[in-house]
Amino acid sequence: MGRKSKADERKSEILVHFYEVVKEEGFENASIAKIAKRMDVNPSLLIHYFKTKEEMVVDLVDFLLHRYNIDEQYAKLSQVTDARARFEYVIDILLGEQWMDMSDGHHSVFYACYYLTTRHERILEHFQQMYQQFRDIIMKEAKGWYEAGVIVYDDPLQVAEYIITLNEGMTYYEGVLMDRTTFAKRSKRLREMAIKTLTTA
Amino acid sequence: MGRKSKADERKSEILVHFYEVVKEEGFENASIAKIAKRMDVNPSLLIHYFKTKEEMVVDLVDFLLHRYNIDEQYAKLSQVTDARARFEYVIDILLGEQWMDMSDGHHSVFYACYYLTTRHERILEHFQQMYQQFRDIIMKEAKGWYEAGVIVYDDPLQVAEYIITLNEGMTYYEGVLMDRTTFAKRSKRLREMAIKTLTTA
Amino acid sequence: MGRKSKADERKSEILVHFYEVVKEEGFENASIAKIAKRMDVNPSLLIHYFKTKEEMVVDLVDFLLHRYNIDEQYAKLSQVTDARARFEYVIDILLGEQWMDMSDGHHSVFYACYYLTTRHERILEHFQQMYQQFRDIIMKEAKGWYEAGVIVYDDPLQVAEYIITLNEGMTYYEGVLMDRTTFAKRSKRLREMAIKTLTTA
Amino acid sequence: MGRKSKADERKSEILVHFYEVVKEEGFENASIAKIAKRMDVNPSLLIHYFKTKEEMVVDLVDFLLHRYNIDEQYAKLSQVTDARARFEYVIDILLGEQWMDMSDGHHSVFYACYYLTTRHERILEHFQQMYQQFRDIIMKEAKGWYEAGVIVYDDPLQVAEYIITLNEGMTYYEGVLMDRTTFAKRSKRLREMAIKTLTTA
DNA sequence: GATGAATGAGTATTCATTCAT
DNA sequence: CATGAATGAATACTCATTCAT
Repeated sequence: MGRKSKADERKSEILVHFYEVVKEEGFENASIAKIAKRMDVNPSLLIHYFKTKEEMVVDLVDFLLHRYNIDEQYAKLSQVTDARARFEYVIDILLGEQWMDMSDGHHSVFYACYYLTTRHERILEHFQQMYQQFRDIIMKEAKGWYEAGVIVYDDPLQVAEYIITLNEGMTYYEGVLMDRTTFAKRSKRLREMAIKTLTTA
Repeated sequence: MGRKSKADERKSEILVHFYEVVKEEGFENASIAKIAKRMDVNPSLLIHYFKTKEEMVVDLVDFLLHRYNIDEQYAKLSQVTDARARFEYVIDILLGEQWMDMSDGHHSVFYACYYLTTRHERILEHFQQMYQQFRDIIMKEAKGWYEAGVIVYDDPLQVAEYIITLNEGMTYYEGVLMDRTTFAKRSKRLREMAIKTLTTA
Repeated sequence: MGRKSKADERKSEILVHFYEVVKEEGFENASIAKIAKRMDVNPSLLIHYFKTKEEMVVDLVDFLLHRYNIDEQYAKLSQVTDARARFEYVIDILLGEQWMDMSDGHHSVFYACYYLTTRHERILEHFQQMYQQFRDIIMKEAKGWYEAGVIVYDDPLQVAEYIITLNEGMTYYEGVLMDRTTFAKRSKRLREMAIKTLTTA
Repeated sequence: MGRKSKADERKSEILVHFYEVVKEEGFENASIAKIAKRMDVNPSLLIHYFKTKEEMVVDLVDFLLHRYNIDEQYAKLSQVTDARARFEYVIDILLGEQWMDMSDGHHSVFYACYYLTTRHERILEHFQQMYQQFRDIIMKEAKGWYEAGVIVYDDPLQVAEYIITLNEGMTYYEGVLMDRTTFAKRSKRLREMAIKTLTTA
């Protein structure tokens, strides 16, 4: 009775290619035809799975935000028991050099999607949910740090938002500077300032 | 300086309308035809002034970045003589509530252009120049603040980059949160933390 | 006559939905996909029963023409014995107010199919057969009317064609006029003129 | 200051080709691409003149209805002074053999447009206006015929509608019959019956 | 009998751009 | 300076249809 559904697989495959086209040619140049060509399938097949391009875009955002694999990083974190060590680990991840590596190619696609939030309610909501998760994780940590006497702020939200702000500001700023030679230095200074701010009264 | 030619006036006029279309319909939907329609002129006229759309886009970025009228704010700053007051004034401008008001509509157009930097060398350079100016102004200030004993960092670059990072991080983060009711509180906390960071040893 | 096979039932079901889509969206907008969607089945299923759309269209015409249930009206007629009464009954049916009610929704679908005859031989033949039946019935009547001295024309064909012409002309003309408020009057006048023409020497 | 506008010429030219494509391939198969190909121009040129296909269709109907050059026939009529002769002339035109010649190719295109009235308000109105003109002309005549004692009906509207009904019924019926060999006979009988109806008490 | 995958041609329309006037 | 004619490539999407399951 009907064919075996390979819809989910195909959809993922399409999104991966969509993602790549956006990365290489920019969001405004990513057309259904181009994605299909890259996949070597007929354009109408993409419409077969996502009825409209709009739906494809929404799913791309979803796909993209889930790629920020916080869970994976979080798994490593759970092996660290000392509060101070956890604190430094989180700062290292979010304000360290490897952050830009991780988000490297991502960067441009991410901003393309971020830009969509200004006109697209559903996409904005996806972003908001993602940041809420992000914030919740840091808040949980911040509570532990405070209780262990590592940081001086008793409001986890304040701490989380400060860290997120620094993280986003850094990501954005490095995006325009594009100077990898001096990035290490800037990154280090930023971490030192963040640690000082959070740990001294 | 000389007089603005008729052509330059027309060009400005076109860019203003381009800007508005981008604001309302998004960068990827801003076509020459739509801009022309809004101006109630023939599309060919836009091509007459900017030979290609690409050139129009580059000029839009220029136009946009100059709109961040730092000079104007800077004029007010020059009337403040006390170093501490100047310090707080700068923090207020860049991390205060009115920043989001000022960049309100701008926000989306700005990110649209920011996104272009990832694939467009000339536009990237424009952004870099603009940030360099921005940085230079703050650095000049930071030098004064340090010499007056207001802040503890002797490296003006470090101070400037910290402030810019916070400013960008805040702008970006508020862009997704979209919660004007609690923004005042967040903004205040951020300024307090910034001041603490820069002024305590 | 035997039993309708399962396939025939399905086919009828499809044609009913086809008919409805044509009625609501017009012939040129009635696609297999839309019909399938309305039936909540897969488009391929329709192709499974009618190998091509062309065949579906031909069968739709068939289906449509059989819906003009002359037989039903004819059954009632057979209960009337008086020639003059039969004559008036036929005139009432074909030139009366209830004709437009009967063909109400039908009207548009009917003309859609009529239009097909200009390019489609098989469909033209279907129409011709249908009119032949129509004509034959009226001719048989006309013979009776003449023999009973009700009408003055001895050529049944002439009478049948006159009545059919009036019927079609009325249907068409009312289709553009679309004025139901004055239709009763027009309809009555037309019947009076028809009766006068056929009965007076 | 700009190019000489040849919009009207071009529009007419496009409509002529549209008309031809509809005639040859049917309304539902008449696409912008096909019309453009036949004209040997780029499809987007048609959009340049008619912003949408819908507008093209509306204008086609206009174009079509104006082609029923009643005025031309009316000019000839004005040279006839005798009321009885005028009466017979009108009957000959509207119910005579040459009517089908005149409307020959037209026939299919006309029904295509007629069918559009069922879903398209503006097109329906065009048809209604056209029939109103048609009716008005016949009514004016009918008044003269009655005053000259040629016909027995004193209501010009009744006369006009009777004639139009016969004319439409004939056109339609001949469209399905498609038998030119016997048409002359049918046509003659119809005219005789019409004359009898209108002239005898 | 029925589904869903896949295709390829076709749809109207928009795009940036060129050129003649 | 400004318009409108004209192009050709591109857009998202719909179409009927085939085929494997």
